[in-house]
Amino acid sequence: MKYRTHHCGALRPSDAGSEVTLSGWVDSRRDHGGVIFIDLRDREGITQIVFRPEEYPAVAGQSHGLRSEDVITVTGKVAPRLEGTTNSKLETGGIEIIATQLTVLNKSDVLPFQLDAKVANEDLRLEYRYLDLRRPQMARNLRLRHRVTKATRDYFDEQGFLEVETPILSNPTPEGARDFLVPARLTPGSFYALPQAPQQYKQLLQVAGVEKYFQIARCFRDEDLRAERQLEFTQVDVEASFTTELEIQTLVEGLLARIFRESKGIEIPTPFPRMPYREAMDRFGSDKPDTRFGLEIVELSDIFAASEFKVFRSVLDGGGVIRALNAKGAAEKFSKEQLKKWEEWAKTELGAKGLAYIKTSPTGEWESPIVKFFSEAEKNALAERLNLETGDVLFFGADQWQGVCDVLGRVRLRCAELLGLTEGSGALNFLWVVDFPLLAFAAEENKWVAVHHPFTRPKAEDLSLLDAGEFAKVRAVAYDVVLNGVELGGGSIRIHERELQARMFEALGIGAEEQQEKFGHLLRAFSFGAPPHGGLALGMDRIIMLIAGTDSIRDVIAFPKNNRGQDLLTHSPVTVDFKQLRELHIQSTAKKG
RNA sequence: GGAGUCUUAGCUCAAUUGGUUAGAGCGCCGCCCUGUCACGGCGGAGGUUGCGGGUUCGAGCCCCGUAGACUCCGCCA
Repeated sequence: MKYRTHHCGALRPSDAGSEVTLSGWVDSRRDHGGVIFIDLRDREGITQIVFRPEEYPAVAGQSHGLRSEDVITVTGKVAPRLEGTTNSKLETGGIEIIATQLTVLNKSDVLPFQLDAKVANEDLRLEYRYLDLRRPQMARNLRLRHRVTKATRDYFDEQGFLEVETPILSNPTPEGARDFLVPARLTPGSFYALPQAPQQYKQLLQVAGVEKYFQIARCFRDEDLRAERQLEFTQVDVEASFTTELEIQTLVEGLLARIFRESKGIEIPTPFPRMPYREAMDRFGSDKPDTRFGLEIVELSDIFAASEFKVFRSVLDGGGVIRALNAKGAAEKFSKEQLKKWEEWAKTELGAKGLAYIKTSPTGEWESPIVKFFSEAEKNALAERLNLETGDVLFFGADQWQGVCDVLGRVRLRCAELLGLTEGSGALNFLWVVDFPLLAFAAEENKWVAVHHPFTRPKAEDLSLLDAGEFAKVRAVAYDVVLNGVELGGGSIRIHERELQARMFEALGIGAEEQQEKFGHLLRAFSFGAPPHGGLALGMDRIIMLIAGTDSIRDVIAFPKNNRGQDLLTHSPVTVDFKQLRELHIQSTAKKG
């Protein structure tokens, strides 16, 4: 038996008269008592099948029993549709198949949800993922994902890059996310860890002389989940030798252009704008600024330099800054009650000390809890610098630089959302954020930590600052690529000298002994002629999510896990019996529920 | 670990200030229907309103607890 001569999206009026065989699922049935229509669906499309009792009574009789999602094979003759019955919504809408033979390959039970309806219950979708994936939107997402990974492989191949697989069973890393551990049966008491990223291996491949490496790599991080996060996710990982920041960025711009061209048919302009980290924070309050709208943060410290308002006074005296942003025309949308809630939100969620505002009433009055503390000169300067007009709402941040940036950055995004500033915008604002700081002080741990990772190269002109212990001022040769306020990926030029790497570890408070224990292999590798190298990693799922136009990463992963890291289809993770644990020399301390 | 929102038929949702027998669309089942394409018509089945407790003459609705889902914060270079 032959299942098919054509796919369900293939036939056209020019095929009229030929005998064909199609296989697929019953998408819908329209039973008129006499004549019966079946929309037959496979992954390539839909074709209408007609069962005519006056011509083929036996087959027509058989067809009455068909139900949604039955799997069938139909043989018949391609016929142009009767005058006035063509369907312009279908690719195959000019023809139909007059069935002469019907084989039911497999009956289907009634589905738990209809494939053509909106399903809000994600549990149900995940439990029956194989049905969910039959839905056109999800099927499109799978295809889109294939197109993106294919474009990626083609691009890197053409650029002379080698795809090299690196171990899944690897070592725990002392920094970064929580590791997934895998007990090592052959070495009792020891554990592998699943890789958070192929970071060290890709650098070792450079020492190995691979020169141009890439991988579409699965990565694992045992942290709490989010809409755009999964326990396991996919990175496009790249690393090259004898390269520069500019070369890596140009390479990645080419990749993204290729991906958007082949998946969406969109030409994106390159090169992308570059913005130093410091500027991104100052203007947008974020290291991944969404530049599709203005609402920029404005410096006011000089205006209030002589302020007698105690809150501002103490902030300025303590070395902090006063800044504000102007939500143009927001006054009619933000009521006084809402603005009070904003302050509550800033305090509880953002850890701000407060969130002062000025709301201009239609009569031009300034409604604000703080404006009474301002002098006339301050008010005038403020209004001028922020271009304050009737209907505007100002939000103030007064704190240390970092705090003000964080709070106003979040306020900015929330304003944009509530004011619908990006609605209907087709803009694709790519940009590079560059010159990241190398180190940041972690107050809780009372130590310096790497902003990017410990292998990131300090800027040559800032090396003296590193030696002088002025860690906060040292910039890194690190860069993030951002699209519409979403970080697509990041990378850096690495340290390739053993000496410099040791100095970096030193700054991070990792002593000689710990260096040897945890990174000895890398330091030794660097001592055997490691070439200068650098690279970048992109969050593949996130990119596909943006291209697909969905807001959940789960929509672009075939079998994702839910918020608690469970696979509702297979019920993973599961408990295992004592015997299996004993072989691995481990024991569970979990309390039995 | 914390906050918010949600949970009513197989699915998507409704149910006035707490008030009769909890409704609709789709789906499902039966009958009718020979040109539909979200076919149509008639009829039918289908509910412990997540679970437990409380307030009340009376609770889907109010209160407390609990479970689950989602979103966010923490966390995640």
